[in-house]
Amino acid sequence: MNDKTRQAQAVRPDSSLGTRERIVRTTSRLMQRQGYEGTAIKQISREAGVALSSVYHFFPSGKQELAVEAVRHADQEFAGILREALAGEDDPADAMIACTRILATHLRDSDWLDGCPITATALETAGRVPEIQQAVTRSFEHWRGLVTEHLRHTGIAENDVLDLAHTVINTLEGAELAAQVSRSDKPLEIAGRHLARLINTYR
Amino acid sequence: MNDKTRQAQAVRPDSSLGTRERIVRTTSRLMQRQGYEGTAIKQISREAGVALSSVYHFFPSGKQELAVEAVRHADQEFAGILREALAGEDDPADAMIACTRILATHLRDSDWLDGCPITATALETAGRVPEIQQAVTRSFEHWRGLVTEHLRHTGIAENDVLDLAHTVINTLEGAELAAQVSRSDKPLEIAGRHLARLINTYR
DNA sequence: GTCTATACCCCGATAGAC
DNA sequence: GTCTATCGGGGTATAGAC
Repeated sequence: MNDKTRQAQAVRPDSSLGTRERIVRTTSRLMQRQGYEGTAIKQISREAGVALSSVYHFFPSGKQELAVEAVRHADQEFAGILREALAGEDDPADAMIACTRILATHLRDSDWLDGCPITATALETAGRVPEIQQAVTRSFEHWRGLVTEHLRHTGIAENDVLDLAHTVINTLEGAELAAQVSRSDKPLEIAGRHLARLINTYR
Repeated sequence: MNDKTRQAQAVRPDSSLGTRERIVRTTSRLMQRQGYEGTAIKQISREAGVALSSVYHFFPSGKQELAVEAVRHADQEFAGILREALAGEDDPADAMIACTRILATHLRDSDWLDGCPITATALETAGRVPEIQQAVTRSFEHWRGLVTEHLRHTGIAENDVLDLAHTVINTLEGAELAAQVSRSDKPLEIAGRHLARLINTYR
């Protein structure tokens, strides 16, 4: 009756990495799929292939500290995906389509398991674990900044750019959630078209 | 060091309700704030003011069955909020503003704790607990249907209405998440304006 | 239906040998 | 740094009296 037994897909990262890095990556992936509360340190040590004591060696103050580090890692990972999608398209409307495409691909390739890596953790800890909430807030700001930067060279007024960056990130978040739950890329495909259309009304 | 001790705001529902209803409502509220994994049945019984055995009396097969019922309750609750916001405005663009306003009010009044009641649970259980995932999927479809219905009497083509309903719900989800994490109604305010603008491009 | 008590397990975290 | 072993507590779930 333990839900953990439903865990299907392996998570073990490249064994050539250092121990600390393997722990962080494994934690990040598990929190992406199961959230903060649903991820046990024992499971992390098992899936990372390291001893439990090693986890506490690198993260002496425990789970919370490790979670913050995992969110920071996820921040960089997701930023890389965004940057890649945005860099390939000069036109901002095309860039939106590219973003939703790449997110859909990642989702499908992981059998709809790997959506935004921090959303589950963000919701579980909002208002209850300030250290994690702060790391989450910084990630969202970081990602929004990437979109802002991309929209800035398009002739759109600065105020509109800042507002658009909010809605771009938030709509991507919502559409990815819907795609994950419904196991379909349709929500993302629609979101891409609508974001492109919305941006074009400002040009 | 127990995160549960950070639990600040009380949750206890009206004591005039039947026991079963109190259990479901308490579960729904706790899962909204802490997710599925973060919510213990012992905490539910404590906050609902009922014996642990009563929980198992009404939900003999345990936590999962109770969670499905809680998602169904949250479905109705959130649908009520949406319906209320949509019913007050004939113009669909105005209705978007009304939706984001009412969501922002609920969030602020709960000290930014009560966002979408099922998102955290949805993400934790996606791909791992099919029974819950199915209840979540139905809720999203239900809410999307309410938006579809509202947009249908506006002269917008049926295909566009169906697509718009997706993005309306998904953008509301994403903006509410961002508002909750950043403790600000700004993401929702922006989302309202952008959804109104997007809809107006179809008229 | 609700009470108390408890079985059994996994949780986060720690200790001390090596 | 990693090993094994373990502590105290809380997790889900159950039993049986009332």
